[in-house]
Amino acid sequence: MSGDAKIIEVLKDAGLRPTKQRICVGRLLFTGKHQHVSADRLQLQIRELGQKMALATIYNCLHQFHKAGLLKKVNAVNDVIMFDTNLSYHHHFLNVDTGELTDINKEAVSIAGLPSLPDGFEALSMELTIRVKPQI
Amino acid sequence: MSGDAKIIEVLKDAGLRPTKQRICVGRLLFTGKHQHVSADRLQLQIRELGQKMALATIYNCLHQFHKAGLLKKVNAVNDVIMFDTNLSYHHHFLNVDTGELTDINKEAVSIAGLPSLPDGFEALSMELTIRVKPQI
DNA sequence: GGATTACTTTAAAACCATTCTAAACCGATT
DNA sequence: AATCGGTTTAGAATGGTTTTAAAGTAATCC
Repeated sequence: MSGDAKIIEVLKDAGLRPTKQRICVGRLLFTGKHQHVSADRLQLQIRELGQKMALATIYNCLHQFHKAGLLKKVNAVNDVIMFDTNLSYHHHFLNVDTGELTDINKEAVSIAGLPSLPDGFEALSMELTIRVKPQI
Repeated sequence: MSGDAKIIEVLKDAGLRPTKQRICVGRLLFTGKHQHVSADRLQLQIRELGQKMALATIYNCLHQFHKAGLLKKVNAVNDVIMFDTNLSYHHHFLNVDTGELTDINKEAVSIAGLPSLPDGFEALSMELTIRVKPQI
């Protein structure tokens, strides 16, 4: 109940009513430390806090946050929709065993010589995924 | 029924029995022209040929071909598993409206300065996806 | 403040791509 | 022809996500 004022502000600015549920999710997401979340995982975190929330609500929330530009949608991984609190342009390692994503430091990779787009198309975003797995 | 000999050869070499179904799918896939297919789309193509095949069979086929190294699995798009007949390292445009993938000429992009992997991990593959949409 | 209105949450059902199951079906080999 | 292993298949099951319709909550207006 402490730093909620900031989250309420963010929600209002995004044109979203600061409901109990959206504040709860916001509190979990906007901690300052970037993370990659699925609806499922988020529900677990909420349960661990002793609260409960319908999965549908969590999906609603995530989609609304995304639409409001508070979250980025990442390529689905293992049939699961993932959202990223890191809004800036960056790339990912994908652990194929667990589906876990890890940010790649933007400076660590440089992509040069962008190809010309198909006629009549515009680019929305671009993402490099490096699939990795634990060494045996 | 003409160039089936070649496909039968490919299947045998991959350790797969050249069944009617696998030959049929092979004929559609290994035309020389690279393509991106989903099970669903493949079933449509088969129907257009006046034949029919259980979806489960098509999935089996695609997974077996993948395991045998005849197909590449591409990042799922719109919750649909996509396979790519282009086995070489390359990147994709993704039409977010339709889910359609288009190969990016390998020479058109250069990725430099690969980031160091997390400790204890090895890289399997890497793919750049450029999300595009038709201009209004 | 109380009533009204619009938006939200929810449980449960529906959805849909994919996988599983278990029975029927080859196809090669004796 | 009989057999044996892999294969196909329809239909059921699965699992993540979305929809539905009813109950709940927040904002607005008087």
